[in-house]
Amino acid sequence: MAGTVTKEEVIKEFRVREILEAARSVMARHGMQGTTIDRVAEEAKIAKGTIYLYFPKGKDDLVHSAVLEGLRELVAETIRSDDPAKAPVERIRNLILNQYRIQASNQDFLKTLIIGNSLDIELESEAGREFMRVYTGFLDFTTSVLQSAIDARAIRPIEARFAAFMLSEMITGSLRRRLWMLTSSPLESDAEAVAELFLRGIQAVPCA
Amino acid sequence: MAGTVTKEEVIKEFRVREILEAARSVMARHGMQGTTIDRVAEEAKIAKGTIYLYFPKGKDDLVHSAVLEGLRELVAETIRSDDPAKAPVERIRNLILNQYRIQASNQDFLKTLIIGNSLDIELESEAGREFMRVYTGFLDFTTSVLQSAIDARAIRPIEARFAAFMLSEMITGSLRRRLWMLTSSPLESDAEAVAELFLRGIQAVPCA
DNA sequence: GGGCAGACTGACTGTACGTTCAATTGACTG
DNA sequence: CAGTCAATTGAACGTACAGTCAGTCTGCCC
Repeated sequence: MAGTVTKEEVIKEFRVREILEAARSVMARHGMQGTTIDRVAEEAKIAKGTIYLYFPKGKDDLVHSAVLEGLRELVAETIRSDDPAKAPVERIRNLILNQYRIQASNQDFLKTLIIGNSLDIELESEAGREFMRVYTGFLDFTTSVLQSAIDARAIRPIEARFAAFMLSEMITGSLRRRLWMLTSSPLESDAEAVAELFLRGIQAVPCA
Repeated sequence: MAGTVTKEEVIKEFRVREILEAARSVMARHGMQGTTIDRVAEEAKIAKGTIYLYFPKGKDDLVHSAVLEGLRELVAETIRSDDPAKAPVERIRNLILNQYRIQASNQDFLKTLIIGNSLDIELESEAGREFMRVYTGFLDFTTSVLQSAIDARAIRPIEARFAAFMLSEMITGSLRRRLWMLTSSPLESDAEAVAELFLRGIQAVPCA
């Protein structure tokens, strides 16, 4: 019977998927903090105890599994939509556009992950608005620096605020890379690399 | 007496700073999830009840205040280190390098914010490693696409893995911008803008 | 010294939530 | 139909924490 699947295994597999699905749904609706076993059980229309039959390791394992399964699906989808036959630059452009398409269709699931607010802040609260004020204050500054470079025709006429945001993301992103220990290069070379990538991205075309 | 500061106000101000400082310290050490009033009180060497004298609105207000104060300081530092007299592109480059300098010296505080794991995952755990495996699998794919473009001399010989990471951050970043409702532009134009910024950043220099 | 005011304390309370397990259900078997 | 057993249930338990408040300490004034 090696290699075959028993009826029990199929049912078990089904229940597991059902629970993971419910977990992601709750995550999208209530955020990570608000994701409780009770809510997941309610969403899946099963009793609390049943969840422990399929996830005996408990809540953390359940949540992690739910997120991992979602991520794996996104990665698989990205790889699936690649066409290696295309011209190199075109292939990269497609990779980017496909990412947007895929992520847009998984928005509910990704929302909590991307925003990832370990502070448990509602955007539409006084605290949320205060954070936004501080952050947009910072963006305002970067935007104005970029805008004056545009006015001086030192860089091409991009949308300054968009570029400011991207720059901010590139910097925090590269710091995140360090904190995740995905790089061992010195901080300075990261800084240089980001500066070069960004400046080339926005620079005036050197010749027509 | 308008405009003067009483002794009580000075003491109060001092206690508030002390508590916020302690809160940030605990945050850096235990993560957001692990930041409890008890721990903050212990760190500040005062009793639990005292915290409620200075933060009667409770824990959330305390944590938000601690983070906000840290952020405000970072923004102020960034603006302070700007030199508007510099040439435009040089000014932008300095802005970037200064960001790294500032953020590096506030690493402890920023760690929890940047990593911002609402999932409560230790990097050095089985769950953490599993996440990293999935994510690096994704990076591997993007890296290979970029590398073959480099091999074909379609783009300049950047470090492919670094660029892959940056691209991933730019995409999630621009999605974050949407989720924070900091833009109202359609998804497609965001995708195009990121593609253009990135591709220009990595493209072979059109002429020497 | 005696009494007052206000800062400070930490044991206690209430609650939310993860986890357990005795009881129940229901499908299958002989 | 009685018996068996695995799947399921949800009340109950334990714990971690946010928040409270009666009591203590300290400095100040009369």
